[in-house]
Amino acid sequence: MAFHKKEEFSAKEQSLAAFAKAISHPARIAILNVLAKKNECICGEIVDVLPLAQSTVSQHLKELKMAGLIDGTVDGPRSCYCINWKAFEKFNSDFNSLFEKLKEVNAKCC
Amino acid sequence: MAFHKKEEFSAKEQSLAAFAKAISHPARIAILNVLAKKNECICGEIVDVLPLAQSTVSQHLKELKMAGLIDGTVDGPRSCYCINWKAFEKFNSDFNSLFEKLKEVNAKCC
DNA sequence: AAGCCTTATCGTATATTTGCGATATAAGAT
DNA sequence: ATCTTATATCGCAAATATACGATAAGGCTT
Repeated sequence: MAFHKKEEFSAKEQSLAAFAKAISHPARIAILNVLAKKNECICGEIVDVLPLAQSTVSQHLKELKMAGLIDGTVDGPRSCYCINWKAFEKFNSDFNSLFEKLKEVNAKCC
Repeated sequence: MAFHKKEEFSAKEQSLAAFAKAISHPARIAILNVLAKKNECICGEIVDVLPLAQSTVSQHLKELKMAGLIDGTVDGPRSCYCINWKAFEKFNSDFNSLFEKLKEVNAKCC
């Protein structure tokens, strides 16, 4: 009894879904937003602006990093994170190629 | 002990996260893709193109509908679904307003 | 009315996610 | 060498998500 059949879908579908899963939590959106707004690496400060424990934030950062949405380097006693814009471009491009093109020819019929 | 602190984030963050969660499974991406490609309501046929049981597909459809990504109407013995393009536009707009604008001024530094 | 077809819902098992505190790690400061 | 500070990881508990088969519900067809 297979309980996860994600493998049975196309690579593009899986990759889109994986990106979406990475941003499917408000905390991770908030983290990305902080990184985007600062326009540079953030070393620390992230925990302070979130209503979550340090360990929880660290876990979210790990997930974002593993999903490839952010890059991180260890810098002495701190860690520095910044957004991987290429991943965002890929998501946008994949997302649009699946849905965006049909928007104008599609009429609501339900 | 609150185990979900999603309420503590902004409405925009929550709404973006909710949309992302809805498309965070390959099966739901595949469903949306079928609906987008057909350019009309789909009554049936969806179960046939997915490697999942009928009940599972029905559940995914329910989730997509509850998240507002698709509209559905009961048409006699069948159900008809089509994409709610407005929801997609809102997602794109929210997504871009959070991340897209900073892309060009951002330099990779990690 | 009885049977059929399509879709939704229920019940249930398993897997994953979310969150926290406690602890480990690693570098700089004293 | 020890202490402090910042971050990561571990271990656990609770909540959600995923999937399926079984069953219900709602209209056609005969």
